[in-house]
Amino acid sequence: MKFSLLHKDAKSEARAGLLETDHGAIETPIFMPVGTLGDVKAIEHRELLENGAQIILGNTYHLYLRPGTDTIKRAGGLHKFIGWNLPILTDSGGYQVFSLAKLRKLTQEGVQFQSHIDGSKHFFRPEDVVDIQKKLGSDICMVLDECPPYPCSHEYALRSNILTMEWAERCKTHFEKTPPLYGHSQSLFPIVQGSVFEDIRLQSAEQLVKMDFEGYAIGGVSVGESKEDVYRIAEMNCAVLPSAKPRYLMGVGTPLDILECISRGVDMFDCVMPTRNARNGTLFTTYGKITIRNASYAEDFTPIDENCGCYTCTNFTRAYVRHLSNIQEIVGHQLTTIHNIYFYLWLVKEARKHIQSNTFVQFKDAFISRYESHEATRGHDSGRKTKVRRIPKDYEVTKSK
RNA sequence: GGGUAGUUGGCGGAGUGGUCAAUCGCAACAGACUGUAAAUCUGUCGAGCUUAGCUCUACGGAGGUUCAAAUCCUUCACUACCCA
Repeated sequence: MKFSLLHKDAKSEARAGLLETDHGAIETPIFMPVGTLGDVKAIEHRELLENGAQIILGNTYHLYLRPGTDTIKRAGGLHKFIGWNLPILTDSGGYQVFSLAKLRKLTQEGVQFQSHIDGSKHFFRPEDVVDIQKKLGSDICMVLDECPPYPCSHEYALRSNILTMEWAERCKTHFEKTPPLYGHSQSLFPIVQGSVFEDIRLQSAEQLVKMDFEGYAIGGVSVGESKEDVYRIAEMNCAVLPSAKPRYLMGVGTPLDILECISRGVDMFDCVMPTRNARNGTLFTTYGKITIRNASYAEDFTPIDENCGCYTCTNFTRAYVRHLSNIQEIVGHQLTTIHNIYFYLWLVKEARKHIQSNTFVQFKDAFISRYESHEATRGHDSGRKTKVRRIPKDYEVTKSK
């Protein structure tokens, strides 16, 4: 893998780069559609290509369970198995440590998952996660990490980060002594953690930089903290990550989040939002998000976004898309997903263009202003609500008497 | 013509004397969704108001019994099936 920093924006930390892998180059900043199980839901590979996708995600935990690592290995790797010839990044299952918290047990050695499918138990050591990703043949592999919940105590975040650092080291050691299986090279990214705590975040990033990876991910965000926290974390972490290496902010986000974080120096994003929301009837437009199922679109014979060049907007009306969405027609999911994916990829492409011409900040401000004014008009909450959860017992500070 | 069963909120369909403005499903309406246990989930869903409460109108129509009726009685209308 080779990363070239092509241009740094004059008025922000935004960067335009080129990430070259054996499966092709990726123009950064980039949005990576999430294809957890080996497909981006409700959209075909050819449609992804038509809409400008350059890399997709897969998930180690999910693919390990189904169809199984060995099946994919016998198929000749994940690219061959799913028929996707462009780059693939696989997440490690670290997020599932968070999202399947009720079904897992953490130890220093690794994490035990109880399958959400059949309840069977599986143990992942950091080394196992590397082995699985070698068998998958991912262009970019992720280390196993613990994504701590929000909120969590400083003490918990600190302990958690120590574990994540240790696991990153183990992953790297194992990764380096395991040759790739399919003739193409693979890279490994570690994940910065530390919850919302600046000291831990910085320590985490610095420690990983010392280990020297080909790229770095910022994790543990978009788990319920405020968007201000997300931006702050992106900013403080990017400041200490090497500028010559790609930076990947995991799980982010809304169109605004992506622009804000690009301006803080992030190169890569992934999020289920465009695909999941499409299936659930929320569509992104240059003037805010719309809920296509709403009655107000029943006889709206205009495109979802008149500024959009996607297949859906070029050929169909809001009224028709609403109808398809309302009757839960498969092609409805397909059309909404095409639109949202196109929109996200269009957004990062525009961002890149403006970075290269040093007009990114103007572009961002104009985009946000238009996007937010509409949302305000519609009474939508454009901002992210802070979900305050009860801290689970094991995440609380243990008071020593 | 005779018999039997039925008629409940937009629809389907519970409910057989008070805890019923009425379970539930669908439809409808609105909201949520951020490294996907999600084509999912949540809320509203008779009307009005000074909206954690109150008032009014409601279970085919009319009348009756009762302190109290969607629930019991009479009658009318309609629907389905069976017999002639």
